[in-house]
Amino acid sequence: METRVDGRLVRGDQTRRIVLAKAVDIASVDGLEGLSIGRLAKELELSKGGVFAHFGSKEELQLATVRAARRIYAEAVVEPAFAVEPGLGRVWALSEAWLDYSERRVFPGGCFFAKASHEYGARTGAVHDYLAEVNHEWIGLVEQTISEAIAAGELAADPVQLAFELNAYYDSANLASLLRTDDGAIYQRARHSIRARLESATTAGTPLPW
Amino acid sequence: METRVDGRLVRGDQTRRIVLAKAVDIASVDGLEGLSIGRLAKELELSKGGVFAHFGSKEELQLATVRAARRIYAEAVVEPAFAVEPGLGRVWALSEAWLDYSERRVFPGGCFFAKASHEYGARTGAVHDYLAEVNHEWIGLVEQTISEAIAAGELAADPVQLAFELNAYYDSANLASLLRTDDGAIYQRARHSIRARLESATTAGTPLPW
DNA sequence: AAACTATACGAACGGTCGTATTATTAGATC
DNA sequence: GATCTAATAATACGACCGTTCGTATAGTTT
Repeated sequence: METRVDGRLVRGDQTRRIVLAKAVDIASVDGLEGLSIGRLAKELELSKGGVFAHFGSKEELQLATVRAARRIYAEAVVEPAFAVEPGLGRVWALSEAWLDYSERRVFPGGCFFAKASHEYGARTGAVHDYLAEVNHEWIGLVEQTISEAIAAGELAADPVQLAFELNAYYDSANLASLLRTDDGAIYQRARHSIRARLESATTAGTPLPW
Repeated sequence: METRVDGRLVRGDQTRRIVLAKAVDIASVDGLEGLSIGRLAKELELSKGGVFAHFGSKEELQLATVRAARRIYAEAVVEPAFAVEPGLGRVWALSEAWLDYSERRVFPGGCFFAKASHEYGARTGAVHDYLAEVNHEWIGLVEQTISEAIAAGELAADPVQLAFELNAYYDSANLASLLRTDDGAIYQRARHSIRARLESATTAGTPLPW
């Protein structure tokens, strides 16, 4: 069964990808509000109308940008962790993947979602709601990863509580790396806190993954 | 010795205060970029030119707004904690004051500095630099408060590490309260994490302040 | 009372914003 | 090759942006 491809649609899809790739980078530095259609068009040497036509509204562009960022995030953070077997090792891998994702600037402005969530945290509307949903999804994933380690008998902790704490370390290291550019040790400090917290919850005899 | 007061300057100062009081509220919700001179003028029923004249530029308005927010922060968070004697009690009071400051929405958009720091974290310029400075000042204050408790023999910990962790809990609770409005227990969860972390570092025999 | 100063107003400037409409181009279908 | 369709370009619109400027008002100084 051969799927017919329409060259026009292919071209449109490619343009859309190029636009969104630039959009997530811009938004990670200047925010989803600082992301403007005219600026996108200029930097990509496209017409304003052409860019606009892909989304139909500013809000839809913003939502598409967040969805694109979510895909990149999933690839950079979630996938590497899920390549590791469930248990304490995966909890640690998730933490390492997250810090690495922030430190190597997968998005030039640091964590896209830390930025966007703060930008839209106190507002109402579809962008806020979607960001809240993604956040909920993420926290749930961290909790689940911790629960797996508990089920494996490697960890003894309240998954909700521990997920809150690990996530707090992630975000705090990310922000500090943006604000205190002189402090090159900030990610090491975060790693240290994560390790210490996990060790304090590790059951006796569990081999440590670090 | 009687200080002469110029009624014109007094009036100007009052206007400036009114403008900045509104500015911090707007910025805590819509950001320092979403803060516009025209919007300020409209909401306060002043003229655009009049508002502008107080600051001379958008950037100077933003800097003045951050300075105003810093004063409010100092009053809401730092002062209540410093009313308590140095030691573990003050560390706990600082944590309580911070969570209370976030929860009772001293700024309608939650913590002003969490918002503004993320907004300007990846940019360059005077606003970024000043926010970085305020952040440095704040972290130093937390570290110092912890060091006092160590000096009092109530705590055994690395002040830099512990300050990083406590601050992470603060910011994470603040963001979660904005994003997960259904989760009414988020501040309780943060309190729990803070207590547990402090307890794990408390020297034997120290009375717990909670 | 006259001269001076500080604050605030109101209109205007050039520029960018999001959006809508109309044209043009490139590919698909017959 | 003509017809249809989808992607892109070009242009225009009203709203708002930060900023400038001339003017009016209110308070101080002499």
